[in-house]
Amino acid sequence: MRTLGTTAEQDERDDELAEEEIVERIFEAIIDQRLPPGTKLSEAALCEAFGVGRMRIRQSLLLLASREVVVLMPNRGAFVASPTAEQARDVFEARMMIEPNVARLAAERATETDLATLERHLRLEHEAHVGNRRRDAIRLSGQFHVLLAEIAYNAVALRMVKELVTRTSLIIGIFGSPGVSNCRDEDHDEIFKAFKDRDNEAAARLMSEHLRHIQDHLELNGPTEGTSDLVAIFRKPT
Amino acid sequence: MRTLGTTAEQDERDDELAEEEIVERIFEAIIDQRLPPGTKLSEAALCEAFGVGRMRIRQSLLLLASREVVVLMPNRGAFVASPTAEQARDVFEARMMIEPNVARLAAERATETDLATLERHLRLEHEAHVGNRRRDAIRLSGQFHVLLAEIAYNAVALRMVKELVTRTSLIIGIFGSPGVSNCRDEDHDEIFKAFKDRDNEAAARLMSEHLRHIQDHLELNGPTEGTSDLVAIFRKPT
DNA sequence: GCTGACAATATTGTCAACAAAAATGTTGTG
DNA sequence: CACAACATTTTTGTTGACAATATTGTCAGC
Repeated sequence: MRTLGTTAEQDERDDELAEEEIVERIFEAIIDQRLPPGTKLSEAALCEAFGVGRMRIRQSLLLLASREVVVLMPNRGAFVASPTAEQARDVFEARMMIEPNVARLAAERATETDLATLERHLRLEHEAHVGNRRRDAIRLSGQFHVLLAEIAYNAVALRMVKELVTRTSLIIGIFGSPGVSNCRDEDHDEIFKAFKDRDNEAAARLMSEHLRHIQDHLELNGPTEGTSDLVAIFRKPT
Repeated sequence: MRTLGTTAEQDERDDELAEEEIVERIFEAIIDQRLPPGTKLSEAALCEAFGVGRMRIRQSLLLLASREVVVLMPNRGAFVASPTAEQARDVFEARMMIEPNVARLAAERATETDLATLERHLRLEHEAHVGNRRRDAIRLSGQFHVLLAEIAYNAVALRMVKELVTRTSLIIGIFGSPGVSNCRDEDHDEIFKAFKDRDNEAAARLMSEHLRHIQDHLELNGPTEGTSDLVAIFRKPT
């Protein structure tokens, strides 16, 4: 993973970054929680960051907004989305619909190469975990789910999972208990075990439980304000 | 439903159409099969059709492309997508993942008002069917699935179903046997019956079977070309 | 000193002109 | 007549300037 600043110059010599790449970068920055919910994404700043024209940025922001990862406020600009509790519920409900099926398919279709990729990924996750590199741990934890969608070899599902994982990162940023790691990697290990055993149903069931675990560690009934919650921050604790 | 030509003038007096509306209109035109796969969507024509500036159209096309309903070819323009057999498979696989769950949720959550809406919709579908209004029948048949997603009260699922239903219309346009109605409305009736009985599992199972029926009426192993298939059209029948 | 109106600044939204590329039409040659 | 090279036209892509709007800063009046 490269940082935002340096990549711009590296890639702009060749050809300018396409919208898709910019979108992907912002997705990853959000997954890493380098871009917390509510962050203003001003066009000028992004132009400089990626070294592209304003139009490119504008289109990228539109794409991000269409995936509800960014909110566009007319004449106000673009902001990283701050999902409400209701949106969080919708996202998890959708994940529970899709991802167990994705896991089942992936278990069915995984090649030996895929299994090796998964094993390598889990090792990385584990290392990040014991090394207390929280940011890496979070990113890898999300990428595991994306990886499964890739192994399911279904482009539609892959796109959906990418979106939902990214939005989940925002949700955890808002409703997650701070400090507590959100995705237990033991769960991932168990799912992988089901893959090795070619136990498709177990993979689906474990994924379902895994998602429930994640959701259970959230506080979706908290007081969090939907607005910029500056009022909430500077409000006396009763 | 209003036609493309007349609506432009009606709405432009007030304020110009937003991108979302344009996208929605094109979605519907595709569901109706008024815009068959491969149709060129030239910017100038759309500008006139909707009475908006080029930028608005450009953004709308980008949004449509991000949903894979439209394909953007650099320096060539935008075309209504012509899904390949593989994409068709992915779409149906995704629908099978999502829509049974949507049906289950909808059956759980449907209010009395929702049930009434559904009943009214099924009546319309039936009328279009016996009246041999094929276009209406197709549109209503797709809208039934969208309606269910609305009744499930999950915004994420709703957006996904809308996209998948639209893409299915393109798929049927390419791989469907011509003349044969694609969506049997008896299936829809049965699903509704499960709703009235509050039998969530039946609703899910029936939806699953319904989707399989639709897929079974397609010829996904046919010779259809991925390109503009002009060669296929003017090729001597062996 | 505080509040509300007004001015200054910055940011976003839109448009029109221009550049680049592709499609089409024409002409000349074998 | 067929084909290839060139010119024309059309369409898309991009840039820059300008208008509209929000935000910030300032100042007069109470």
